[in-house]
Amino acid sequence: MAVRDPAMTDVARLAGVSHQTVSRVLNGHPNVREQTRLRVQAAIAELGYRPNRAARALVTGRSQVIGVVAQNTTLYGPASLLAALEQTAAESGFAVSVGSVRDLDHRSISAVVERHLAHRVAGIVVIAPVESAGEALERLPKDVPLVTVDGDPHRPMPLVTVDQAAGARAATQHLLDAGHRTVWHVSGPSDWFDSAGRIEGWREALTSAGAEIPPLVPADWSAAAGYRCGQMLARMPDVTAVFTANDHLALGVLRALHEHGRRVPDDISVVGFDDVPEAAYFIPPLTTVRPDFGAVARASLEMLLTQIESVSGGALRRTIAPTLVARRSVAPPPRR
Amino acid sequence: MAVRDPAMTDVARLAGVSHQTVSRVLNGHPNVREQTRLRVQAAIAELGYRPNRAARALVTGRSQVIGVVAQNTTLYGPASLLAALEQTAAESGFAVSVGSVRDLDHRSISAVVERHLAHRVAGIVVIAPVESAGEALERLPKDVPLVTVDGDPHRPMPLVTVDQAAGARAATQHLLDAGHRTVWHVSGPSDWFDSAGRIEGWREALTSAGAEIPPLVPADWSAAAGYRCGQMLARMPDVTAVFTANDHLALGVLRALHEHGRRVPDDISVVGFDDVPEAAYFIPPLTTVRPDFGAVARASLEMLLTQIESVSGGALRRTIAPTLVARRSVAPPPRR
DNA sequence: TCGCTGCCTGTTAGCGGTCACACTCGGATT
DNA sequence: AATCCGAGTGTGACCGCTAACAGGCAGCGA
Repeated sequence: MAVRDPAMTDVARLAGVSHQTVSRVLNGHPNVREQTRLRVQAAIAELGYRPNRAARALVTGRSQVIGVVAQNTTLYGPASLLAALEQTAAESGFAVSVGSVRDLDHRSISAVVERHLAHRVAGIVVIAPVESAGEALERLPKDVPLVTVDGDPHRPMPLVTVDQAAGARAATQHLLDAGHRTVWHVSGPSDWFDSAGRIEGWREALTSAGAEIPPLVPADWSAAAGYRCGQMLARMPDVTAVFTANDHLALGVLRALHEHGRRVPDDISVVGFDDVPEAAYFIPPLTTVRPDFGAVARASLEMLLTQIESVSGGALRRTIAPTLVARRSVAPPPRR
Repeated sequence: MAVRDPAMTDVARLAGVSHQTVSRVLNGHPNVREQTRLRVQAAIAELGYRPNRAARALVTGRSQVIGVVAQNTTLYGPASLLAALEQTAAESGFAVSVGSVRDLDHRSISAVVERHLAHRVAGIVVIAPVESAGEALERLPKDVPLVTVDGDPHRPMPLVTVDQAAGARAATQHLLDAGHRTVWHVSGPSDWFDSAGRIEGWREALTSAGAEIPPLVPADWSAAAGYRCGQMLARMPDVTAVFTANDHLALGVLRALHEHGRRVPDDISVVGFDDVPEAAYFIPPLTTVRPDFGAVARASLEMLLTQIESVSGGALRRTIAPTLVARRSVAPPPRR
């Protein structure tokens, strides 16, 4: 308890070298004699020496930590992204510090960013899927490496994003291909870029197929909202295909349809988005669109690291294409 | 870019005081004249000064960071816990650094713990729900504040845990109260303490009710496993009540029963565990047991902070009682 | 008048690393 | 033989902060 952990000088003394040589060994500096290196390593092992990252951070001005700003890390998407980010960062020797935020407004975001900056993080990843985050981000200090994920496509910031429109197009097209006249869309909250992108893709697919564009059914991300919308859709006999902005919405829709005696996929086909692990066990198994969170995490980190290493340069934008996962919730429309 | 951020001495110079006085103001030291305090605060604001946590960590030997060791932060339970932990920590001025680990074996755990120790974290929270983590934990350095969550109840370590047995008892009793002769149990993986606790509670409830104890149906946490077990249960005409170790398993069971034409709750009642947000929108809405992740997080942090502040003392164990959430998946058994 | 006590403030010495530089020394070059 | 070179190592000065101690200066009792 009372004994402080060993420092570099302790290792140096034991190995009979200077602290600087220990530092060189630790950092893989080339000009160290093999024999010396071994002596130092032995001393390190013997003392159980562990370099103090705080000291290192102090002198270099940057710690080997990446700060993340996220909103609701309980949702499947953000949670997966966070996990992937942590995994990827660890592989490059970085730790990840999360800062959750209740609302993505200017005050909350900059408070968390401030906290990260106080720790002298090497870079910051902001998962900023809504409108209100945008303005906050522009006022942030410009001299810290920063990448936004799922942020505003129209803002000139380094951005990694899932190609929402492409996913939505694929989902819609899949339904059209099955023979449906048109496809209804239950969308996510209007201030999310994800929602906007999916709406856009859905419209595009319908337009280019020359299909009629039904009115949008707005919702949030919850199963509850899906249920409410589903109750409405169930009453409309001409609805044969529904694309929901995520799987939870689809779950709510499925139950509403079930309660109204409308069979899926015989009477109505449903496609979701996200491919949550349980989607394959919905009733019926849900056809959905799977974003590649691992790829998003890798791209984000890559962009961040290039910013960290060189002052400028690197791509400003990376888009990750999602894939359609076909299951049993889609079938041709019923014959009249 | 080239200008380094302002340090304490810069603030001191601008305010016409010594850096030590700035430090006193920052740390709320009492003996500072009001007028001086204001001058310093003005200087801080003017320069946009931000204290360097790394420097502070270096001199105090501890950073205001709490390290978390977790396994699969994509699952609903761990994700919720992590989010709650982060929230609670932030309120006490601590940042949270996550270290995910693929397997909870000795090597993986101590690697992550080492990483945290290198950062001189103030304390560590280990979410260690499986057997294999136990031995790893005992070999860890004893001088760092550490709390385990959902860990081994039989090991003498500071532990916060959900009262799995109580939850399982409540679920089972609820089914018995509805009139069922006995209750079947689809359990989680056998090396998880959560599983063990739930099995125990289930057995207790049956025993004290004098009910027959059916064979255990072992599974993992996935909907897929639930589906497989459900297919089996669906073929057994005398099964009228099933308690699954989590909601995802229940989802799989529900689908299997549905496919076999067995109605829930008319033919078979089902109860889950976790109360995932979508549980209310399963077909039918799922009766389940809700653990209070917020309470777990608060208890963990409280225990950790007492360890951090005083060398010894504080409770070694805190148990959080879950609550039963009744929905529509439970009904009396069908008449013969 | 002289201490003695609190308040308020400044001075100095680290914390444990990295960086820039200086030094030694054997071998190759001139 | 004198010079240069580069590989290997050591020295000292910081990085930005806190802790410990050392004053200065008012008020107060002796």
